[in-house]
Order: sequence, then C-alpha cells, then structure tokens
Amino acid sequence: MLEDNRATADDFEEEAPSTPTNNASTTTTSRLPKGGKTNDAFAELMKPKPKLPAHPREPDKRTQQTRFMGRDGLAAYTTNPASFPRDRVVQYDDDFVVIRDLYPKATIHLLILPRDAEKNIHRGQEAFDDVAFLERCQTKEKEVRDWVAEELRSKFGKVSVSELARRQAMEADAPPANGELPPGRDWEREVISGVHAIPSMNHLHIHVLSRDMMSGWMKKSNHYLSFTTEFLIPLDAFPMDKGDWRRQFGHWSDADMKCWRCGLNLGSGAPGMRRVKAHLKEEFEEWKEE
Amino acid sequence: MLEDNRATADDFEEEAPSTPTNNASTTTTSRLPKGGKTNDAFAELMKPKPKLPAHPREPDKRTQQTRFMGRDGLAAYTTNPASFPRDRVVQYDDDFVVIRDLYPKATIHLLILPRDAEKNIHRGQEAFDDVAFLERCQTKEKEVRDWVAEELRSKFGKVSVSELARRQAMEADAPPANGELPPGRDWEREVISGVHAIPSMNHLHIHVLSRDMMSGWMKKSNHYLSFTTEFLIPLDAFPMDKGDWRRQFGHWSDADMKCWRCGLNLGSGAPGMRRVKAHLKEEFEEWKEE
DNA sequence: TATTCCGATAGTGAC
DNA sequence: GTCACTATCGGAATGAG
Ligand SMILES: Nc1ncnc2c1ncn2[C@@H]1O[C@H](COP(=O)(O)O)[C@@H](O)[C@H]1O
Ligand SMILES: Nc1ncnc2c1ncn2[C@@H]1O[C@H](COP(=O)(O)O)[C@@H](O)[C@H]1O
Ligand SMILES: [Zn+2]
Ligand SMILES: [Zn+2]
Repeated sequence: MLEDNRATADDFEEEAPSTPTNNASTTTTSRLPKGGKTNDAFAELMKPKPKLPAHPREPDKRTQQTRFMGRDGLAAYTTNPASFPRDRVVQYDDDFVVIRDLYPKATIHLLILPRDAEKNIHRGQEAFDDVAFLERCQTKEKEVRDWVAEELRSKFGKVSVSELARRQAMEADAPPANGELPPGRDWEREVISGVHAIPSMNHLHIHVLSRDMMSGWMKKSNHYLSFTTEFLIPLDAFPMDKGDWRRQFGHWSDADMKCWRCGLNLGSGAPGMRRVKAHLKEEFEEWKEE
Repeated sequence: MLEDNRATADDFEEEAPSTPTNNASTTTTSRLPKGGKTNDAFAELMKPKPKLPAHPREPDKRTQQTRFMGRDGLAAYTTNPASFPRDRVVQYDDDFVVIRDLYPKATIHLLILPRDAEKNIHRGQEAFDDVAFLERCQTKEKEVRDWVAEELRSKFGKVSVSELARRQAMEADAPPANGELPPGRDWEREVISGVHAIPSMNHLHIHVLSRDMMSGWMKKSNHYLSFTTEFLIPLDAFPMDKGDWRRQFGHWSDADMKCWRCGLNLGSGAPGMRRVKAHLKEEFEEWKEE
C-alpha cells in the first residue's frame, strides 16, 4: 500500500511575485556600464535576477548523496530503500521501489524502480522482452497510477467542479459508504506513465506523473518533449516488435512543442519553452477546475 | 602640434597576480550544487573571479556620454572637440580631430577623425575616392604616426638598447644640438595605421597605434585579427580600384591568429586568444628592449 | 532524452 | 569587425571531513 506523503513538485517556489515597484516603474534596461555612483541607486532596482535555489529546501542528506552518483543516481534507491526517508521513497517491496522524482516535472511525479539487478540495467525496450517481468511492472504501474490519481483528487478535488457531488456527499450529515460515493472526477485519466525511449539515468525506471507539466523543474524543451511525444513509451507498447522503430529512437532536432491540453503549437527551443511555461500556467488553472 | 598627454592603454590594470594559495591548493572542482552549509567555507576559496571593472578609472563625464551613442559615439568629437578634456581629444583643427581611442587595443592607440560631415559618414573605401581629401588624411596620418613614435620613445626609450647611444649623448655634459643627436631606435617602424575594412563605428576614423597589441581591451580574437590582417587597410592602398576585393570584404569565419612579431600560429577563437595574450606578454618584454 | 557549473557563443540596444 | 548585458549553448564532472 502506498503511503501518503504529500511533498510534491509545487513546493518548488516560483519566482517571488514582483512588487509593483519592480516591474512597473522601469520597463527599459540599460546595457551600458553601471558607471559612477550616480547609477548605483538606479542599478539597484534593475534585475540582478535573484537566481532561484536549486531546491526550495535542500533534500535530506541521504538523498543528496544520490545526486553525486551522476547517471547512477537511481541505484541506491533499489539497493537500500530503507536508508531513505519516507518522503522520498514512497514504497518498496522485494521487486520494486517507488520514489518521488527528485526533479519532478509535474505536480506529482513518481518513479517505479524495478530492483532485479539483472533487469534494471537495461532500457525498457530490452528489459520488457521478458514478459513475466513486464507483467509485474504493468501491475505495479497500474497500482501507482491509481495512487497518483488519488493524490490528484486530494490535491485539487476541492476546486474541481466534477468533484462537487462527491464532495457534498462526503460532507453530508450521513455520508454514504465508501463504495456508494459518487465517483467524482476520473483523475486517472490525468495521469501519464511509461519509460523514456532514451533514458539518461542508467537504472530502469517507469515514470508515473500528472499530465499538467507544471513544475519549476520543467525548464528545457527536452523536458517537455520527453513527456508529450512518443519519446514517452507506455508499457502497453511492450513487448516491442524486434523491428519497432522505437528500439532505435533517433535524437530529435528541435521539434515544436504543443500544448498537451489544447494542442496549440508553441514553437521550439528556449523561446518556445518560455511560451510553454506561460501558456501552461493558464491551462493549469482551468484544468484543475474541470 | 600634438600635446603630450600620457594617459594610455596600460593604465588598464591587468589581473592581479594570483597568490600561491589561489591556484595551487585545489585543482579539482565540483559541478554539483553547493548544497548545505558544510560547503560554504570550501566554496569560499573557489574562484568567484572578481571581474575587472570596465575602465580602471571611469573616464570624464563628457566622454562617458559618447558611450551612450552606440555606433555614433565618434560623432560628438568631430562636432564639438572643445567640449572634451585634453587627455581624450589630443588635437584638433578645422579638418581633423585626433582622439585617444576609448578602448585602446595597444599601449598607444589614437584615432584620426576627419570632420567633413559629407565625407566622414562613409567608409574609407568610398571616402578616399576623393583624392584631395585622401591626401589631407595621409598628411595628417604621417604627422600622427610621428607623434606616436615619439610617444613610444619617451615611454620605452629608457629600456631600449637601440636608444643607448642617443640616451648617453643626451645625458652627456655637452649634449649635441637636436639635429646632431644619434637617431636612436626607429620607433615609427613600430607604428601601424589604417582603416578597418568593415568599421563598426559610423564615422570615418583612421587608427594609429603601436603594434604591440598589449592592452586590457584587447579581449576578443576579432580585436586581434582586425589589426593584424588585411582587415586593417593602410592609407596607401587608396584610392582603391573599383574592383578591389576589399571593397566587398567578406566576414571572416574564425581565422587563426599569428604573433605579429614572430609569426607563431596561436590558433583561433577564445582559446587562441588566451594563447595570444600569454605569448604577447613575453614578446612585449623583448620588443620594448630592442 | 539526469543536474550543475563554467565558459564560449549570439543577439540586442544604446536614456 | 563599438561595448555591455543577457540568454543560450556546449562540454565536463559527478565531495571530501
Ligand atoms: N538522484 C535522483 N533521485 C531521484 N530522481 C532522479 C535523480 N536523478 C535524476 N532523477 C530523475 O530521474 C529521471 C530520469 O529520466 P530519464 O532517464 O530521462 O528517463 C528524471 O525525471 C530525473 O528527474
Ligand atoms: N565612444 C568612443 N570614444 C572613442 N573611441 C571609441 C568609442 N567607441 C568606440 N571607440 C573605438 O573606436 C574604434 C572603432 O573601430 P572600428 O569601427 O572597428 O574601426 C575602436 O577601436 C573602439 O575602441
Ligand atoms: Zn493549451
Ligand atoms: Zn611571437
């Protein structure tokens, strides 16, 4: 059973809301040397851009250690899950460890780590040729998807109109039995999962995350594309045909990013990513309230 | 007659000599987040690289104003030379203003600015089609070259072995008349001059500078190449044939830089530029003492 | 399609 | 091939008391 440790991606603090003085008073910026003392007060107002800390609060020491293992940073979770605090290792058994992604790319972002050391050094494309192994992973994936769905409900249920009937029933004087509750919003539909066609981390991991893509860690176009294109391969694509093109996934050049919700093309590269961030912020508000 | 205001490029302070502690103690550096408070003292030692001020001392206010005119920054000198202090405007008459380059690329670096507003908005390739105008410029150029040569003599004469006889004669009990002095080193040979094939500043200017290329403003490979290749066009190349290739000078890609003194190829780009700076520092010492 | 730091590279504006 | 600022890109390293 998955515990309910609700420290998630939106702990990442977005840029501090700018005071009126900050962006109202002066819209132009000088490119010339800050010069003598006349400009000092002036320059004071100009954006040194405080440069956000990597993590809002630094993670625990044990988790920090994993960051120094580079691309092998997931190994320690699989070999010694008990050494991690429960807000990072959400659940584990002999076969799997479920962790919170240390750099979540959505409001909720978990990773399922298979522990079998023979299997977990391969990509999904190879590891999932073993159908028995695959099926265990699929079962776990389903379980975690459900859990993420519940996490979404508890996080956004109170602003979601689809939850209204269920909410009212629960708050009624005589709440119905659990099975009798109105189902509310189908949050499982808002969960995506799968493996990356070209993982960067060396140990097999299945992403399970909310589809909102709202996180301070969602910084680069690669990040966005990796969860919104065929680069994210769902587990029902396995076992994969020997000739399937995703076994030799090519590197993408600089593909356009499309809004996951409305399909709007937001362009590519860093400029596109700025548009994505701005656009998703608005979509997010609507999406929560569906 | 040119005044003798000896505030020159080597006022630019080179980087402070690094203390032994600075580069000896630790050669490895971590690329991972500085993390908790344990690292603070450690990180303290690591190179924040103080980032030199643009100018050693900020220039006078009037001269600072020219920097806010971008590529038109030379115009004010030609229209109102009297408004500048004499350490910036070295000399002027109805036809020319001679200034110190605000970002000198050599120990001595002057600019000759023709004042004729009909002429000075064109590149040399066009302006010097007017032969009468060209000849006035060439006369002035010669005068300024001689002046720079004298400036070099007074700056480096006392360490130059070629100056020895002259120096001794001058310090003798009965110094000979001026015309009778031993000539000493031919410093005019150490002066280069001309116009850039593709100027960045909009008003016609003739560079007259010592060939040492020693200056804190000599930062980018473009800077170096612009004074050590055919990009610097001497005035005797004018008037230029209609079909001369320098009338449509192409952009250079990333040409190798060669030591102006020994011809050594020092490579291209920023790495090459670092080698140039290091190599020239040694050449400079020898060159002064020739 | 790990993160972080650093340095090199581009693109803009110039009060 | 202005300068100065900023953002972007590209590689290297991946604690250590
Ligand atoms: N030390 C770590 N602990 C937990 N998650 C990590 C760590 N390092 C990287 N990650 C996450 O692992 C995922 C690897 O993605 P990928 O290899 O592209 O499938 C990314 O979502 C990272 O945020
Ligand atoms: N405001 C300024 N005052 C004096 N010299 C300047 C100013 N701005 C740029 N320069 C110099 O003008 C020269 C222009 O070079 P170029 O246009 O390439 O021939 C460079 O050597 C600059 O250092
Ligand atoms: Zn949209
Ligand atoms: Zn040399």
